[in-house]
Amino acid sequence: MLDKTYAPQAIEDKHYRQWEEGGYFKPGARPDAKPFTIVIPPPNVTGSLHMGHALNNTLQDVLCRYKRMAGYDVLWQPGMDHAGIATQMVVERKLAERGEPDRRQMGREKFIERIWDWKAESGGAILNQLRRLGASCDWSRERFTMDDGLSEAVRHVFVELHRQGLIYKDQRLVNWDPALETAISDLEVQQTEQDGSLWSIRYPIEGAEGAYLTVATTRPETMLGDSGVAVHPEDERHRHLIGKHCILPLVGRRLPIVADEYADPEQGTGAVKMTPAHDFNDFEVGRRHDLEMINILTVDAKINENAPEAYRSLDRFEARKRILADLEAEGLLAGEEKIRHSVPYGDRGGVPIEPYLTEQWYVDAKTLAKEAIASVEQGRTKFVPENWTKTYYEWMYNIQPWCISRQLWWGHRIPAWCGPDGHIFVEMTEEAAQAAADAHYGKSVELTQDEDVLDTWFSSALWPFSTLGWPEETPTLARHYPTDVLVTGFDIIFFWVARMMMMGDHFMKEEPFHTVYVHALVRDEKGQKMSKSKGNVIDPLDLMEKFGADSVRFTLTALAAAGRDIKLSEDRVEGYRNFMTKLWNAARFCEMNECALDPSFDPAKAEQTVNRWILGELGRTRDAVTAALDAYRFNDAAGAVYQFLWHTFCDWYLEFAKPLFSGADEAAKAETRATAAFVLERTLRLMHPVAPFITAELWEFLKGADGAKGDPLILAAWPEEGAEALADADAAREMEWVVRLISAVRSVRAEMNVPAGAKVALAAVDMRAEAKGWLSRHEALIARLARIEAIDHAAEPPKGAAQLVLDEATLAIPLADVIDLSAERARLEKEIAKAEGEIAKIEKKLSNEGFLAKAPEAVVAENKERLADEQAQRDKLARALDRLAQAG
RNA sequence: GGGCGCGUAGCUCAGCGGGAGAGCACUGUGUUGACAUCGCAGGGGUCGCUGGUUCAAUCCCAGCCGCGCCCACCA
Repeated sequence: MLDKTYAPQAIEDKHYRQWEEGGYFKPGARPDAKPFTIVIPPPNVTGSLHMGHALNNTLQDVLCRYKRMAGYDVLWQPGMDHAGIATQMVVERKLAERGEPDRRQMGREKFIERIWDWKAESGGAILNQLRRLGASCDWSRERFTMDDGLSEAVRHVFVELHRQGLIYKDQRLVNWDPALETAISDLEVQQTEQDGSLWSIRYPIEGAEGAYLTVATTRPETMLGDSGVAVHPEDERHRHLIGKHCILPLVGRRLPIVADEYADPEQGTGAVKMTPAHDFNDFEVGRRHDLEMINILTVDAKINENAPEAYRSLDRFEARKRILADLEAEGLLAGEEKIRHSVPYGDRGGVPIEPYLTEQWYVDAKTLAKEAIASVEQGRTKFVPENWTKTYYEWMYNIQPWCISRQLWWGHRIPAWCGPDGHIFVEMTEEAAQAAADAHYGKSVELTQDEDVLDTWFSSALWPFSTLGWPEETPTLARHYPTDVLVTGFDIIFFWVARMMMMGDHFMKEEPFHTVYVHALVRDEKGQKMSKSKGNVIDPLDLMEKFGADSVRFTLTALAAAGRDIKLSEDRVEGYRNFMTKLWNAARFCEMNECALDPSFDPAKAEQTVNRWILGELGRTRDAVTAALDAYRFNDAAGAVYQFLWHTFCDWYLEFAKPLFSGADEAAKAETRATAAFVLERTLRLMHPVAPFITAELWEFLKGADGAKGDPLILAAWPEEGAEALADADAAREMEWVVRLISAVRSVRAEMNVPAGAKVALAAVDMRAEAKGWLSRHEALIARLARIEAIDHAAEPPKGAAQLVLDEATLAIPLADVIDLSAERARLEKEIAKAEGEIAKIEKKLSNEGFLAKAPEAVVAENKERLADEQAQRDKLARALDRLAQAG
């Protein structure tokens, strides 16, 4: 016997263990089946499950479980990302907390060892959290971006791209994080709006006493690195100055005044100070005019020795104050305007980013992007929803060289070695590099390996094939590459998806996946991004604790409408938890009524109208869920099952089944029991991808607790029968009529406020049907309703009974003593007016020749039917009003 | 500045060329055997505004008004 209440905690662990121990998550059981493959977006090794993960992995699991049931050989490849900066920061923080030596004191080797220790101890907690969620990954294949195989893949790719000239070293401006003391890529820079000032500074013109060019800047300290001033070539105000010089205040350097279209005559004075070593635009202008690149900052953003002594070793912001004061003192500060402007920060927070001139490794992304663009243009990879395609193109067309070196310790060390004269050898191993160097120099020399590591995303870019065994030609790689669907959030389309496309195309000659399903962000109930600092984070682990994993999964699936952010609140989850309870109780009800699966049951031969009807509805639902999942319309899939189970199966079918269960017709009873069990069983299958735990539990119960229970639900086949197979048009029509009738009766009774003592319609309709063909005879039903009304009221005979006409039947219901007649009259009048409005609308339509000529026949017929219905409705209401008048 | 998207019931949102929907909230009502984590009934919407296309527009197109996100720029 099922427990009275559904307790998720009691069953979830058990089933997950069974699945994992049963090896059901592993591919290979069906070698002749088509493979279906998803690679997980690898969570950071430092990570803990947040709502984004919960959504992302729920959707992947829904797909995997669905495909598994649909007969595919499914591999969901799991693993984790080493997350360079994030992890290094975590461990550094840990060391600081414990008062241990910091990484510099400790040294590189020791520090990296500590990170590995940390990973072994507390890394990867998120994988167990994914298990808690129900993720059906093949854990035996778990990979880590820094394990041996993947590291080999990384080196391989680096060496290969370097040989092809697609990876190179270059000296140019990078985004420099002065706190972490590393370069970061454009994507890792976040612009943050801040209050600031725009200062105007006078640069004296050489040889023209008292004449100035006024320039403006938000970063006055950069003037120490100025090596020119630009004006627009057409700008009449400054044309005479082109080729002359300014004198840089406080420094005294002569600055050439150059003509460049970059200087916008409309802005400010039209003259722009040029700091080629500390500004991206100035860098370009500087290159064009061969201006000096003067780096004035140290790696931690202090003023260096290229600046006048007075400012050296000052922090950049300290220097700013000093410079402003000095300019003021010299009368060269022309003004200060308070403005709001954006300031670049690293995406890990900290201090403002500084454009900084260094030598770094770059990937020629522009070249690699060509194939990746073609893949999408030619439809070999498509985005769902489609509009992300544009975003992808936008980025790809304007792609910049990808800076891949990082001045960190945690990551893949760059496989490049430097000879004594600076010659660089890029090889898979140190031995190979040594050999190459020896050959190059004709003697054995000492090499030093490049100190830098690679951007974390470099290894992630290889994930779809490196995890499958590449560069080795493993059977798994052959079978599961390309993968099928990538499920991800839009925030990493550039970071990750685009780069996987580039690497996949380049190294595998085939796109890594045919579909990219892009889901939205999970926000809090007010639509705010969840963040720790705002304190609005909803923890999926808490939710699962409280409501069960299935409820959380169902909620996320039901809310995952394509393209729109999900606003999550606990109420939502609670609502879907109630749905789980509903399912549980439906199963209990079936159990109590001895509904068991009957192997000989043939749905096509069902005779009872209700049974034929529910089987048709089941088929429709099956088709709807299937179509929705195939189209990645997760919310529709969840919605279809929800609607069917709750509002069709429970609210209507089981109510109709009650009289049959308690009736005397044994054949009907047996058929109904078998039907109920059959429908429940199929519903469990349809729901399993979204709510695997509760369905697995009920499945076991339905199949018989012990012994011959057969395959677990996870291996069950996706229901094949569609609407055509089970649909029964007659049954559907009859049921529709009955449902409407009953609703109408209920409505009338509610409106009339019939007192509790008069127990009537619904129970009567539900319970006391004749065994056979009862629903097909509306007339009989109505008559019976009327009779029952009479009987029920007989205990307390109606006084001054008025009659309300319902359809063609007459129900004897006492009115005057139980309702407010004028209110009832008003209601009826309102309804009549509404009906007449509808009638007028439809009549107008039907008298429109264009409509009759051009609208599809079915639409015309439908409208005629509706017209008749509305007219009948109006007449009925009118008669009711009439009777009411008599009663009054 | 470029791109994407959103304005539908009190709230959160589905739907998207031919009868305005769901959940929650609200009102009324109902528990002696599936379920109060529930049932039944009900109120509530000129589907942002203005034009256009169409026999027909919440849905397609254009413009406008609000709002959001991404990218770029910001001397």
